[in-house]
Amino acid sequence: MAKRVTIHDVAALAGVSRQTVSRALNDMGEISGETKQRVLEASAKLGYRPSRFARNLVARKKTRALGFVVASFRNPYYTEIAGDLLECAASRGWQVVMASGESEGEVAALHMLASQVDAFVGHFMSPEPQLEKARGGIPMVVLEPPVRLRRTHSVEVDLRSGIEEAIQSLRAKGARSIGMIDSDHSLRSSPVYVPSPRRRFFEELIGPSRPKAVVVGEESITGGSRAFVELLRAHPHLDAVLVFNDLMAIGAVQGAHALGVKVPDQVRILGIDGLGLGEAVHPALSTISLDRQALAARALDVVDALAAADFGEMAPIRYVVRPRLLWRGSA
Amino acid sequence: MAKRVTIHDVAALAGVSRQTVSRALNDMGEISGETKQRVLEASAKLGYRPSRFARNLVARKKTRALGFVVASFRNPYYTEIAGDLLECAASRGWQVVMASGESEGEVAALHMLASQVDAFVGHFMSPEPQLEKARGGIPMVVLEPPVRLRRTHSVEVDLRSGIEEAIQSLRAKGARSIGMIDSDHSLRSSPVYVPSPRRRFFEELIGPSRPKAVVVGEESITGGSRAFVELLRAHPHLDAVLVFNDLMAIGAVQGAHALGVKVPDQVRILGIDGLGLGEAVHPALSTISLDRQALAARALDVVDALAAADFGEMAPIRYVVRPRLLWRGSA
DNA sequence: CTGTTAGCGCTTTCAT
DNA sequence: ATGAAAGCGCTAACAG
Repeated sequence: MAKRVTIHDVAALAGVSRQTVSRALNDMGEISGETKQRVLEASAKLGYRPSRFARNLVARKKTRALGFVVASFRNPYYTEIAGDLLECAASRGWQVVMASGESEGEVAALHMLASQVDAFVGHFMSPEPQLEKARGGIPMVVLEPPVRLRRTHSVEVDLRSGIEEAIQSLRAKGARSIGMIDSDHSLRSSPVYVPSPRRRFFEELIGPSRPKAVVVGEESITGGSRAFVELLRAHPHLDAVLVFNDLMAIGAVQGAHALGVKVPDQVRILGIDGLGLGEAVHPALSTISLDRQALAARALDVVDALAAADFGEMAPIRYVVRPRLLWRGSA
Repeated sequence: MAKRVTIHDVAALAGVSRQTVSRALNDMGEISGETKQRVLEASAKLGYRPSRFARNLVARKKTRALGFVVASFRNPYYTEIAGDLLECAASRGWQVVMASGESEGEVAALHMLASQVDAFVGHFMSPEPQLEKARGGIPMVVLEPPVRLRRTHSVEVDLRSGIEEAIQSLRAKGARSIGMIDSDHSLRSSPVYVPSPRRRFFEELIGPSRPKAVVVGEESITGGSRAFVELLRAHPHLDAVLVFNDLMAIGAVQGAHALGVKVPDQVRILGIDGLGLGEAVHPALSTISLDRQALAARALDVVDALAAADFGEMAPIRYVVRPRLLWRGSA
């Protein structure tokens, strides 16, 4: 590996001082056109590229970077949120370093980014002690599930009230028997299925006396489709189904097609997330929409506050974003 | 804004020298447990966090970062590729800093990342002089359209042969009259529509004598749906349609539903991209699949080569990835 | 217009 | 086990 070309080498070749090289390369004026030309040539000849670390080290206004750990790039919910965060971050002058927790796990992702960013943002599901260790003391903004750690802030979604409102509205629309499809997500990290918070809210809010028609499926379109078929087989009387997320709900709509069940006439299907993708099915998916733009904006409010305090210790900030019912066609 | 807490401050508070602090914080041994403890406490008390720039500046093995400029996070093609690239990059020890060209434009995105990354990867459509200026001398790997610039390498997709094979196969399946839906993408940057390369290949390969049934639509699901309806209205005899990309093709399948046209019996619909999303419609979308994993892997081959040459000048590398026909249900 | 000096904040020698 | 000195590569502030 050839030794790195530094500003010094360029200066030597051009026969000037390092400072002059710096002037030429940064369009700083106070330099004669001729010298500038010579420097630029020398620089090009050597293939010189300034060290970003040195440059940032000396810069007054440090560039700030946030690490965004995405659970999966296969699920459009995360990519849509990534897009919103990227946009919001750019407008506020933040760089975004992304990592997917999918292949190596989020702990590895955190570890890898720990020396490169000023703050973390993401959905984290690993056990807290592991997170605590991997983060390397860097402040974190947790996106959905509340995590109770030092230097950890959160932007939560009040899903409970969203689900409450959804159940009320479905009933107002005439639904008499509402079932649910839950994600088997917990199985990825633990050997035994644990009901998701969404399911817990659902069961709590549907009322104690009612029978609970819930089926668990894989978190994908086909998983949703299969789960829907299974659910309707077991509970033919259902006239509404709340689905863990839009991806699975899209599958559920397809499952209904396959069964010859009319949506929403025979069964209303309601997703959670509010993906743009929900427009892709017929009928378009009704959903409990999580406002991702607001989520991203709040997350950036937090990191901006952190930056203002120079990333020092701070009392945890906690924002709550309320979901909004989006009635398209399927419910 | 409080002055930054440096290693010096920690050293002062703990009553030791800076290197001792460094030792304590980096688990370097050669330090008494007691001192270490004291340093750690001081560090925690002050909320000290090492400067990532200083740390990297002095590090022997520099962390390498690549900037990935995504045209849009709304189009799953890009997010899927982003996911593959992220995964591939992580496994090879690269950080990925992402930026979307959507809001501020890709030139702005390049400019913003120029001082933070060692190489760029992305789909770039801006005029070359602008790219050249915005990149700040940083080597680039262009993903699809060939760009001819210094320090610019490319991973191309041989779409021409993919389209050729597609047309042959469609004909072998009995298609007699093949139309196409093109993207209006060029309208975003220029006031006048310019046929996409995909369309040019199509028209060239469909044969000179045949009438060309092509319609232009917006690059989205609904855009594809509308374009399909328009296309079939104008050319009712069509029995196969090649669509600019899968997103629009999904819309086309829906448009067919709306028109009561049977897919693939009456009209075969073939997309381009190979999105996993193509499974979400009925019938599942047949498509000219671009192998995104391979694309990502080749891109990383290039940047690895660049890194091996310490990002010095290099002869342009050019990889070509061949697409593969993926027959699902719609064609 | 150009060069010299002095750091940015950290880690690595090398002493002690 | 700890400290002093040197320097990573760059730019800001001053000279001239």
